[in-house]
Amino acid sequence: MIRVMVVDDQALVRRGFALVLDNERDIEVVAEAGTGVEAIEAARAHQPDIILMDIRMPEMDGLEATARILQPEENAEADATTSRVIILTTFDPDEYVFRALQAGASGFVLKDIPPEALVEAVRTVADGGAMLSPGITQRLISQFAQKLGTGRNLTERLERLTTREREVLAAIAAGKSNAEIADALFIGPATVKTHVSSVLSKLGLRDRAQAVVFAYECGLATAGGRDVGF
Amino acid sequence: MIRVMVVDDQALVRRGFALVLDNERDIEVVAEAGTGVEAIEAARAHQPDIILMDIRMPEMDGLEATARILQPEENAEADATTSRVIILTTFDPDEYVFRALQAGASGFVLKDIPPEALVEAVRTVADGGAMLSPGITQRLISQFAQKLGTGRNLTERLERLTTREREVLAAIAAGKSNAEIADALFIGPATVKTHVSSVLSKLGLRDRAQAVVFAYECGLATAGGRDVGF
DNA sequence: CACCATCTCCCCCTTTTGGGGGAGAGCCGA
DNA sequence: TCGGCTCTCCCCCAAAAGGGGGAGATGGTG
Repeated sequence: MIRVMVVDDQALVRRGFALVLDNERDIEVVAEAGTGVEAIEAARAHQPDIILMDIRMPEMDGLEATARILQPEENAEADATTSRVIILTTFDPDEYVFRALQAGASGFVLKDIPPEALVEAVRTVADGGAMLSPGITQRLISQFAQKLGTGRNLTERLERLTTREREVLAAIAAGKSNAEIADALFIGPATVKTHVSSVLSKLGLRDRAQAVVFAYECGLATAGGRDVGF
Repeated sequence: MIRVMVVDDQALVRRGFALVLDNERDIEVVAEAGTGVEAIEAARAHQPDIILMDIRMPEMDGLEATARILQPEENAEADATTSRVIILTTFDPDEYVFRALQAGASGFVLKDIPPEALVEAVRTVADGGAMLSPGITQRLISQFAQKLGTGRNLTERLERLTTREREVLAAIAAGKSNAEIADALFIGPATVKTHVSSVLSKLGLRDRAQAVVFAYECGLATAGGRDVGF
């Protein structure tokens, strides 16, 4: 049995969704909430499997509430939530979508979907998957492809480097100085300088800062993978 | 009427998909292909709305074929394809998914989905949307959230900078030298040095290369946005 | 074998960078 | 009005980086 909570400030809408879902044999609506604050409390109390969350709500919006429910940051005690959140809203500006995904939502569907699709989304997410409205999936893919995409022509340039030179470039992109690279690769500083020079020359770059940019742009280095503790 | 082409090296599988789709009132299978090379020719000849593409195929795999069909790069004349590609495969390693999205695919579904879901996917994509298997959507979201997410704690450090310093940091992250930054911001080189120094000092960085890394990690600079022509 | 690419290291040299001060002008809030 | 912040610029200096060349040691290939 999938235990669901419905969060929406409009009681009528809330009841509507709840009825649709409760009508399914494998789904049970165990709680409802009308504000973000209520949602947080109710989620703590009922520990639902799935939370259907509206965005626009008084007191605290659904995105903020989602973040707080899924990331018990503050008082990090005991509160390992297992709930998964599906954002269910009328609007879909990119900003909302990104914030929702950042907050940890497993779905983002628009309220204009047919009831069966909503039920299907609940089952999919309960099953460990994720569900986005087609148009949103589309935009997410575009964004993603864009971030990966530029790599194309740049990768060709990358291939002109020798293995060692790519290692050196990776080290540069990690923020290492020549001396540190020398230590890391067990070679002398002079050798590092040689490699750095040929990397810059082969790639048509001027200095190591540009090399870092190049590494990120072509995907040799990627944001999110590094501790910027230096 | 949605005009579909099915590409798979196994004739039996191909016919199976074709029959399922042809059975629908609004879908018509107009072509089939058994290799990547055939797929490219057939796509050119029949201009289908949707192409269902397997990955593992002799001669040329489905990802390469997808890229070539969607990006007429070489002879960039006249060949504005309007087809949209759904990758339909048994395997789903991340590598395939990313390459598929990079190649421009609008969907990535596994062959174990129920027939109705396949039909639904075709309609969704024909309608301008995109469709991914739930598990893949899940992973795509994770990847995406990760890239957006790290910015959190780093953004705090960013906020310690003054406006001007952030401008200078952005310029550094664009691969500019101090002299170029001076020109770009209409200030003297000495001033740039001052700003650079305080940026490094405030962020606890050692040199401009680390500053570039920081900018990418915290989202001030993002991959995909820049021409690495320098 | 000779050739070429790669990796390793050395020299000398110029430019850039980064750190350490100092200082004047403007702006804003106490 | 005064102190603090920011932006602007200056000085000197040491360290790092980058360019140019050379050179020995591999290893593979024609």
